[in-house]
Amino acid sequence: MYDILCPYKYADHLKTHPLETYKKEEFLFMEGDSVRDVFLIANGKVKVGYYDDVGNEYVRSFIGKGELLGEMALYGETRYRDFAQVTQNNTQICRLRVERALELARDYMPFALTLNKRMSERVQRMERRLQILLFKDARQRLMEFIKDLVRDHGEPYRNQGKIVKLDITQGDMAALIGTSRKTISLLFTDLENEGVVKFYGRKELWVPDLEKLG
DNA sequence: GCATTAAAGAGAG
DNA sequence: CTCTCTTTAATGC
Repeated sequence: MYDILCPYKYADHLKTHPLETYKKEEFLFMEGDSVRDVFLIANGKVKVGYYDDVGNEYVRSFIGKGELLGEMALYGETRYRDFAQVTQNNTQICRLRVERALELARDYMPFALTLNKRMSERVQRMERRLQILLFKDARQRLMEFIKDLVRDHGEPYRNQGKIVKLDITQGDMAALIGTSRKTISLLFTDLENEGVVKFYGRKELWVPDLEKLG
């Protein structure tokens, strides 16, 4: 997305609207805010989620470099359904007003095509997730989840598998894959004993052999 | 549900 | 800025 926009219209856009830099914990928008902007993440990471009536937070997903946020706006949504919060310092974001984004989509084909591609990828991901939630047990769901995590955020480590920086808790994971925190905790000790994964503190997860995840 | 431990925050030097 | 003490939050059973 970033690349698509960069060479042409995006360069013009940047002249008048420089990239905004955000600090950790800053909110881009809250649930229920009226929709004005579409966000393009140039760098860093953003957490998307919602709160229940007691105020517990639930993570829906993380959006990273090159990804688009708030694109429902382009399809007529008037209020954000989730909150979006920056989770890394110096996260850089390009903010496009909805009208401007629509203009771009109309006048500049590569942007429109990329939008469509993103949307269809999203549908595919959701179908897959639904499939997993419906037909696999907790252990397999967790393994699938770890696979996704590694694919999206993993970095090579000691020439053996990948390491992932975790910015979610076991409770978050539980909510994402539809199980209890207790089960997640239990499963992780199993997986660790089996040598499938290893924790470094609470923030880093090493997966020495991707094959072991099935 | 509760005890343990890790991470975040506050305060001092 | 960095070290250490205190508080808060996550984990493991």
